Amino acid sequence: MNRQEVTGVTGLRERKKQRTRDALIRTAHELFVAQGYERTTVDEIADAVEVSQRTFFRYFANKEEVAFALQRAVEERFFVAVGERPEHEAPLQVLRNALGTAWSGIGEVIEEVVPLELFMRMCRVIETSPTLVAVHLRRSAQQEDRLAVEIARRAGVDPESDPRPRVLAAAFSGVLRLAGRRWAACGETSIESAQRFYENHLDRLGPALAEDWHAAPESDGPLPERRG
Amino acid sequence: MNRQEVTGVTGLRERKKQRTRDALIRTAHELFVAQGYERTTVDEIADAVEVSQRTFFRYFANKEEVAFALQRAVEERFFVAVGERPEHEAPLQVLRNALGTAWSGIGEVIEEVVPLELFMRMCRVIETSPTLVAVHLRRSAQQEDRLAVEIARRAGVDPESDPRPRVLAAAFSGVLRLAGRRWAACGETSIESAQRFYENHLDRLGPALAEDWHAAPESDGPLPERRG
DNA sequence: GAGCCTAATGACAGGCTCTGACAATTTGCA
DNA sequence: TGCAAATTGTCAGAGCCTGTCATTAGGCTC
Repeated sequence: MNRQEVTGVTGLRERKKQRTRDALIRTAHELFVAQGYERTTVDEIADAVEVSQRTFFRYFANKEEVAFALQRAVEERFFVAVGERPEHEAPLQVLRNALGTAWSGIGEVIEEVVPLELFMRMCRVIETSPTLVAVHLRRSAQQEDRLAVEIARRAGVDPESDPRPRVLAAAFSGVLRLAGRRWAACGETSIESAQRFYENHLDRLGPALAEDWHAAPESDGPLPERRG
Repeated sequence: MNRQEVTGVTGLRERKKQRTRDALIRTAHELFVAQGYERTTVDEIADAVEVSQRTFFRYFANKEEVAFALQRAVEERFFVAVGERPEHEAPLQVLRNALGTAWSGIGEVIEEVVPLELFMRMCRVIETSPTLVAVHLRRSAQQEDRLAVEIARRAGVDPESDPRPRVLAAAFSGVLRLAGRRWAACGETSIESAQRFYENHLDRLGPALAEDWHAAPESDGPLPERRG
């Protein structure tokens, strides 16, 4: 570890690389949102940033990766937030509350690379492209795995012998993706609307598993109209 | 609709097509299992069946599709089984019981195209290839959607305004995929072992969502060792 | 500041997936 | 048998991705 890594002041080489990477992400997002993921070629992105196609593939392993570059930031914030929840909280509540923390203030992080509006539109592009949906689901599954381990650690149980952490993570992850899909289907683009979708859907997980559905669905009406 | 469609006795042309299709599926499965999905090219499959690469792509839209051709049969049986469950059964129980019905007797259907052993090995290949995992997850999501509609129909609720059908389908689907992944991770290749994994995991869904995890995990011990 | 080392890039070739177009072949049917 | 339609093969080409090698540019020493 040298001086540059400690102070965060990197050389020209590192700064240049970061600028190239950000430019690729930004340009890719603009093109994907404007003309769709499938109809945008890697050559187009590379040409717009004035680098060779080969250079693009040195920054991103494949075309999909650049589309998910910013999702990683959100995921990391979520895991940090999970770690900061009080120990006594019920497992499902930890996840629900950490999600709220993760989304609040994510704006500044994203804005360093692309306008927030563009990021939110890209989220919707992901939900509409078959290829990206598949990759998104695989990434979610990986996060689910990681989450199960963290849940088990917090609860002090062994994730290999006790199935509850993995089952909870699976249910949580499943409901989250459902909420994301339904948010994409509605017209809104604000962070707040996305947050509302997530929380509302999570709050319905318990009731949905109840034995008898012939009781009233919920005291405060159907979900899409509910506001936070 | 002509005579052939009614009687099921099709002409030589139709039978020939079916044979080509089955041969492609069978050969693809053998190659995927033997050398892996990524390391098998479409040319190899086509050459082995003695058709042109172009013909392969007339039978399957892409390389992934041939890997999932037989999964469809299982899925269809499941939906049929759901429709045959008694009306009064609790939603989650309908799904759990339909799953058992779908898997019992699936062997004969599969054996018409490939040896059952090969099919089960292919299931494991799917879980180990990043590309196929992504596609598998997308397909599961589509089935989840379809399932939610069916659940809502049975329960007599509207899937657009009442979130419970979709939430239950999401949780069910999530736990199912978890079980499939863990089955692939263990060494077994029998249908019975897969069935056992599915049922055991589903039975843990309720307890996993309980508020307090400090009570005993389950009366009959950790899951992987449990037998049906 | 000159010169060297290493990291980053560009240029090129090539493999693999997938599609469109057209010609050749095969089947079904009159 | 002979025609119409379905099926297939061949060919060309776009797009994604990788390996290789020469070139360029940044960092560091003296």
